[in-house]
Amino acid sequence: MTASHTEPAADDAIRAVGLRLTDSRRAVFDALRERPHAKADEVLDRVLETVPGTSLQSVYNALSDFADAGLVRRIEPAGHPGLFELRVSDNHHHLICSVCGTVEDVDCVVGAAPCLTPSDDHGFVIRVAEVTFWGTCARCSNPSRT
Amino acid sequence: MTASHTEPAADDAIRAVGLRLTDSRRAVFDALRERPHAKADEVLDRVLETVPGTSLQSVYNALSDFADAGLVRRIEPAGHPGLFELRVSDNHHHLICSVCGTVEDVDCVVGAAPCLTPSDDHGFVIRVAEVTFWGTCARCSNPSRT
DNA sequence: TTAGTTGCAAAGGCTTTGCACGCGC
DNA sequence: GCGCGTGCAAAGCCTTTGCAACTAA
Repeated sequence: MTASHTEPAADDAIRAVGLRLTDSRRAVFDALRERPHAKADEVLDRVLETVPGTSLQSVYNALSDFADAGLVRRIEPAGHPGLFELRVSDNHHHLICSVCGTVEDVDCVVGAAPCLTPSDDHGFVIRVAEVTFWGTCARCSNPSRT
Repeated sequence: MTASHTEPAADDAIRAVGLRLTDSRRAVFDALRERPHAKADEVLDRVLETVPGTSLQSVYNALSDFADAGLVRRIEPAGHPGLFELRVSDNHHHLICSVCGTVEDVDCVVGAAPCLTPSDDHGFVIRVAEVTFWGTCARCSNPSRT
């Protein structure tokens, strides 16, 4: 249907990292832009609205390629399926509900993020620091009304 | 093997959280004390040396009970099987090798750990903050000799 | 043309669940 | 004795892999 109103951002971003542009990839990228913290199958649902016939494996494929290319970040909440979000420049962290798996973005109170440097790197070459706050979201911690 | 030289710490810790004391549970606890950051099947290997016949499911069971009771902490390196470590009082974080999954403990450079408080809690009741440094360990990043 | 991608299908790894027996308390 | 914990087995979930056909460049 006359290409929704897909912005060129997706096209450019995908090409910029040396990946071929395909309908599924563009749809996956857009799905993530519209709904961050989406699970693979949720991404598929969105993609199917635009590109019928897309398979879950292709979505995983695209997400994996994007992740390798640094376009998306993969979040893996223990006990919950993996989530994906577009890699944004700002250094933000996550608030995850242990009950329902909901994820919210938060900024670190420490602007310069000094806590992103370990006291001892044990010889590791550090790439990223990830801060995750585990808790219970408002809905899960206070289900006052049934 | 005259009962290795199991200290009573395990017994007390397990009873303290209201769990029944069984050979497997004690063995699981000891295994974790001797080798932190162990995978479930590694824990089983250790447990089997002391308590033959123990099943992997029982290990998962014990680990799960311990985790619920707050005795152990579960680490879930994306792409690698879950690891377990005894919950220690000091607030330490982890350095994980993206290649081999090796985990090292590190302290946060910021003593008072200000980064353990999000700027906006989105209504969440926060229980723990987890800081993970992703990188490549010395062996994986510098395999000089083939 | 030519290699990168997709879809279909199936396997794979890790973890959880169900149920009857046994043991801690 | 009562109830929790165990072992055995099987299912479950999410994700990855293999291969032929297709299509972007």
